[in-house]
Amino acid sequence: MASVQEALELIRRGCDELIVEDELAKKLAQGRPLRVKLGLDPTAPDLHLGHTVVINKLRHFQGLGHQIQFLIGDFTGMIGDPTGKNQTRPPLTREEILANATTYREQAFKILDPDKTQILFNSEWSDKLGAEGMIRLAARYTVARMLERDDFGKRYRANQPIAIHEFLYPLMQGYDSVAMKADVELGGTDQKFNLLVGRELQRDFGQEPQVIVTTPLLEGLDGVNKMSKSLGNYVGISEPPQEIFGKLMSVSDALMWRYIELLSFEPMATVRRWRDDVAAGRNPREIKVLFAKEIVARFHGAAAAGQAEAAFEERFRHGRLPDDMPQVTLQGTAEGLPVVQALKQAGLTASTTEAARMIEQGGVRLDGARLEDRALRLRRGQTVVAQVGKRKLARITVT
RNA sequence: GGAGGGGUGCCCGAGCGGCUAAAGGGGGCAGACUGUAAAUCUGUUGGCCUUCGCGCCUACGUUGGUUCGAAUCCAACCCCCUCCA
Repeated sequence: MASVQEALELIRRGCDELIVEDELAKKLAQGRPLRVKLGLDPTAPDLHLGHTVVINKLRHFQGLGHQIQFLIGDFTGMIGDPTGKNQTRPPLTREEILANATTYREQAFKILDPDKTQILFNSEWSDKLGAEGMIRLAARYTVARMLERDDFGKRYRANQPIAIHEFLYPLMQGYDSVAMKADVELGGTDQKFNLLVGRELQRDFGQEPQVIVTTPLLEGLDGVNKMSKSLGNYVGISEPPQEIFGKLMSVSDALMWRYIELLSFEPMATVRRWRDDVAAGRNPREIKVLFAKEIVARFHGAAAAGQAEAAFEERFRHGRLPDDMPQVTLQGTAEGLPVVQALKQAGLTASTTEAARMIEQGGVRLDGARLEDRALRLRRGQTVVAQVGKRKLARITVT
């Protein structure tokens, strides 16, 4: 096992807050495996790189020899963490939650060692609590303390509604820590309040309070908003290798370093050397390639990473068309099929109007040649490689 | 429960009887330049079509109405905000 100093250094990497560092040092010094909790509510079917930041941190602990506990919030997922806005989130059924949980587990095991990971479901103890237990639990916390949570406080002061059940969420999450006797709990910065409630409740139940490690919310590909599926600025970890590779290559230089800090498993010493190299004139693109390959390899294997890079080079460096692209067969009439129709039906544009617009702007190529005539018709029996913009491609056959 | 203000395109926001598929900005997309980077410049940003047109359809919270003509006027309803109780 690593020394306390070494362990602390690794844990601090890309970490937002460590509450309380001294307590963690003390726990580490005991030399026993710590019980490290990470809870996720399986509210969406897929994880993206943003979710993996905190899972990576869990992996750090696993690598240090601690007992990691991956908690699936099948109970809390049904309440729904009010996080931030008072947008109504459609409540999920237990079936949906469990289905999502299965994919979460699969995806998390691309990062974590399954043999050393304990998977838990919080319905196990939450269901048993019952109404009485819930009320007793609620008695341990006050409204004033709840209003310390930033978004609750803001909404309260702004006379915006706060539903009672929203207060229950942090309590239930905190109770998880009690039930699990967690030594450490990880979470995104937005989870800070909930994690602190866990400390309070543990103290209340006579346990040593957990240490809290929060990780930053990863910025999305736009570099501004946090990564989220609804904003479309995400990299899903079950996306095809080439897609992941391409998306990571399109990340800006500034953002690249951020991604490397939070997502790469390369030691910080290596990262520092890279920075020096770039400062000395090395093209940042080269670093980006290394990083993109690392990430693709993590989720799809080294072979897929190599192929993704090769395909990318061919495609964008040498401007050649890729070997594999979606094949589409479309119905034409005796007069043929208008290109705008073909582009729309092939899914390359959202509408025929957009297709026409793209053609007028010079964004459409057929077999590599820019298409000027938006009234063009494809003949029956014709096969063309259609390209819209830089990325969208399809081989279209008209029958 | 009472008084007032407001709901416009992906978002913000102008318009307040015809010249409005709706100013302006943001964001997005495409093109040039690149390293699918940044910055910059240009264009574009509801949909339909064997007719690409001074064409047709849909659209300014919802439903009706007034008018030759409504995002703009009227009525009812829904939702949001502010103040009072």
